[in-house]
Amino acid sequence: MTDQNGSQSKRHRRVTAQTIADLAGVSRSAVSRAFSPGAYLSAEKRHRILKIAAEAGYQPNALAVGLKEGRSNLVAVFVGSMRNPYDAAFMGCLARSLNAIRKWPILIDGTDKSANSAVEELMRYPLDALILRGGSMAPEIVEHCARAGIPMISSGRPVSAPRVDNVCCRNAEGLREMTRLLIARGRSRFGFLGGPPEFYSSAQRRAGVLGALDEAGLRPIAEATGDYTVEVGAAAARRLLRENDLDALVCANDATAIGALSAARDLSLDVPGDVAVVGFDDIAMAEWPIFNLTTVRNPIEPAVGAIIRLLEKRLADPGKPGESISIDAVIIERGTH
Amino acid sequence: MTDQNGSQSKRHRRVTAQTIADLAGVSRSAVSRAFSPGAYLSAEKRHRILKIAAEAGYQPNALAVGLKEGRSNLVAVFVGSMRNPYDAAFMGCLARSLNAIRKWPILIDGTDKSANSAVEELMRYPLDALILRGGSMAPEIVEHCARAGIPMISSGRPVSAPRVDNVCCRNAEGLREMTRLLIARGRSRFGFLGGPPEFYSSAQRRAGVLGALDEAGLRPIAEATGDYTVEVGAAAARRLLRENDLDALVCANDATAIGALSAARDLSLDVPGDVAVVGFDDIAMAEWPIFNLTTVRNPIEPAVGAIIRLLEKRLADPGKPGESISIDAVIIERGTH
DNA sequence: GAAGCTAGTGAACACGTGTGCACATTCGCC
DNA sequence: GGCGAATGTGCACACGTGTTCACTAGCTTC
Repeated sequence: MTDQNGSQSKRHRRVTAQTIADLAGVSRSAVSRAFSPGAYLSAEKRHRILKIAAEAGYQPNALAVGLKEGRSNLVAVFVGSMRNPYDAAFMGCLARSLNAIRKWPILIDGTDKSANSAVEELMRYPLDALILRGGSMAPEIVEHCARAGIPMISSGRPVSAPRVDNVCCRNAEGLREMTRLLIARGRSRFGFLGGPPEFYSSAQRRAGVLGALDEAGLRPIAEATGDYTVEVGAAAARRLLRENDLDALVCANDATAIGALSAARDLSLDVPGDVAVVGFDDIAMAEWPIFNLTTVRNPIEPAVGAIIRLLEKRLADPGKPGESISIDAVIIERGTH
Repeated sequence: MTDQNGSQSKRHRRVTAQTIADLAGVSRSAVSRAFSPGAYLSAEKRHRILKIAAEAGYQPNALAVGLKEGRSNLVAVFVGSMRNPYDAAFMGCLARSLNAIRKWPILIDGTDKSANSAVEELMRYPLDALILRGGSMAPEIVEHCARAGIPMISSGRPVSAPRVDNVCCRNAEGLREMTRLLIARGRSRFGFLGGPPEFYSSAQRRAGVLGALDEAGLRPIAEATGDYTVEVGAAAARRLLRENDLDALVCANDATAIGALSAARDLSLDVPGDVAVVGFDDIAMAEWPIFNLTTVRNPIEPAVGAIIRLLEKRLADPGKPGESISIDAVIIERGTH
């Protein structure tokens, strides 16, 4: 009979609570109550209503509920760049976790400048929250969100505004620990290959390296900045390695480090014999035998877990002050140090 | 004065069309009309209303509009796995394109079985469409969508149901062409390393290889299946290359091919001297100098463009029959053949 | 000046839901 | 039998919007 309906050009009438009420011979209120756990309704009637609803494929309209409750269960996620393997993996984990608690992540790819105007447009929904991952966001947008009362959770780069929650990896501590390890293994001629200087993560990681070197009475022989991609990392590393006699090259992320590995190969430098190369993040590629990269893990699951916890706390108490959670980095020793 | 309001524990009253109407001394209808381009409204009044609205940060509530119009501007996107670099890149491009036309992609990560129940739950929103990328979806969900009148667009694996649109790469033709090229270059002892056998793309690509070999009176010496990941690809390739004397190994995707490259390296086989290795997709990594992989490009932007076009056509005419668009694959000659 | 037409405007309805409130019914107890 | 309490149910409102419909004021035309 569905096939017979297949040719319907009439407007497909959506099945609503009233439909179910008519079918079950009860009032529309009763149908609504059948779907809200705490409500007064005789067990027999509730059971009958739910059965009929299931047969008819009825579910309460989320837009109507959202309009009524002032809460949409939608969460905007502003992600730096999907081309970055770390961000992509992070996004996947975050999406799964949000799906599990029935919050729906709306993906805004933030590479383009148009992303900011997209967020502005999205504000028309009563979003449950706005989650920032990495990428920068115009300050006026942040303020606009705050004024509209949309909770914000930032991950990877702290946002200091009244009721904004933050989740951040201990970048400096991680790379400081790693640098200490390299020094203990006898390395002394250090280079640092950073990311975009305006990135918080890159600045923090650099600070960690310099801190550890300072403790040991050392200073970096050379520095350069990349853009967190493999290609630019390789080019920058080639220059650093050719023009300086380094025995350790600390990179601000794994993609850059992987670029550095191929630069070393091009220059016939043995890793780790001639020079140690380490990264940050521990993306899936770092474990591949071809790279076997020693790195500092920027753990995704604890960070996502913290975001989910903060989100639930914030929804329970919208007025509470902002909170900051730090995630410990983990040294992963493989074959390049 | 905003700061003074900062300590408000009162319910943050959302600014609504009525607020603007009161401020401007007009009726609420006038405010609504000011925001709908075609409506009758004196230019002077419209201008004043829009100015006041901008100052107050008012935008029409998307939930209310959606409820009224029966269209939410939300699009569910069901993606195979974010860990797969091709899927991640595809998703990024798709998100950007959807953002640009003011459609909001809700990301459902489909690795888990719970994804199907998530889709069911999402059905409570009057979704503009459901976009499938790769990953399989339970047939009952497909039927449920059809019954609820939610348009579906599938990419990467055709879904044959009444009003479902499809976008698919010419997998077979792409790999057939590539195999012909290898044969023309003198290769004759072929191996094929596939993906999961139940994947449409893997089966199609295999068919292309076998077709080209058949034309030349050849047959593959050995075959194996992987799961489209580097790790499993490497293990399978190692076995294939050790147990057979191949001079060409055709892989069903780039990740597998990259695994094969490292297997060849382990076995001290020269690529392309001893054996040619080719992949499919042309992910960003394929271009890296370390891999420099000859492959068949599965072009993302044309595919995403086709999805967007199909979506707009479908929204304009919900009853039209399903359409299928094929995307040409492109041979990318690099250093491994 | 009357009539007809046009541009502009506000009241009212519909969209689909959750829930406060008033009411109906039943039960236990004196 | 009477009465308070407890339980179940339906009406009506609110959420915020777009749009139809009736209506008014202003202008043109005879």
